[in-house]
Amino acid sequence: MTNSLLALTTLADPTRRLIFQRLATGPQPVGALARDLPVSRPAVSQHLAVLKSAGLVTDRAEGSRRIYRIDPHGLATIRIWLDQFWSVSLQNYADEFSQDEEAAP
Amino acid sequence: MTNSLLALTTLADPTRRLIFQRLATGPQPVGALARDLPVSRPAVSQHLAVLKSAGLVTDRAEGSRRIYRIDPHGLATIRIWLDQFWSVSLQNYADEFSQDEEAAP
DNA sequence: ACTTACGGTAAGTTATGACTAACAGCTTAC
DNA sequence: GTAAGCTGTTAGTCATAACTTACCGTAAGT
Repeated sequence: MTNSLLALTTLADPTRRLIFQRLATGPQPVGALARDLPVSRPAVSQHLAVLKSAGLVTDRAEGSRRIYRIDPHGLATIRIWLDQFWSVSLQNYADEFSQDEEAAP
Repeated sequence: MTNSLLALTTLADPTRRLIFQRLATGPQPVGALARDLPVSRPAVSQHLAVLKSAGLVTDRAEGSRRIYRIDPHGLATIRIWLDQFWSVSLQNYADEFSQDEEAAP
């Protein structure tokens, strides 16, 4: 049900995280991204395609350039999935400490 | 520099997500986890070691068994990293609908 | 028209890691 | 004591995907 989680697996790659963080400073074309990254331009293009299919970025043609920007949808799916464990994990964490103090509330 | 993000890359593996989700129902020993998973017990043990090093689970010896439970620390690091983009992404999303407005001064 | 800049696609190589099988250590039961 | 159960570790295999080089199409400039 919750599986695949394309957005999460997509951001697992360090290069894609670099691209994503770079886009957080504002929408940019592919070439500008590739210039400041340690990989070739085709690599960036491939990563952007993956990010797009995961709902993490959107693209828009502007003349001969293609502008990419962050899409909140992908981030939302990750957040929702994480929140599923948040309350449970905090409860388990509380239980771990209350073991010594069961008798004295 | 938030890079590496062990917790995020760790949860990118579908088998590890299965183990993690299983632990969300409560602390369990390794054997119980392996019984309901499509992989061997050593595989589960290896995955648990990775989850532990990422701060996503903690373990505690109980007789001859080892009980694993969810650790909120790993989840927290992911949440903090995501929040870094949350406001930015929503802003970009809003800009996409307000369309133009690059007004000349 | 040609030329240059920008970007996506194909093919091929390589490295990472997920998995199984076999072994070793430790704990409880007999 | 020995045996049986539970777990971690090692060695080795195999599949996935990240990357580069080369190529092709398109848009703007000369």
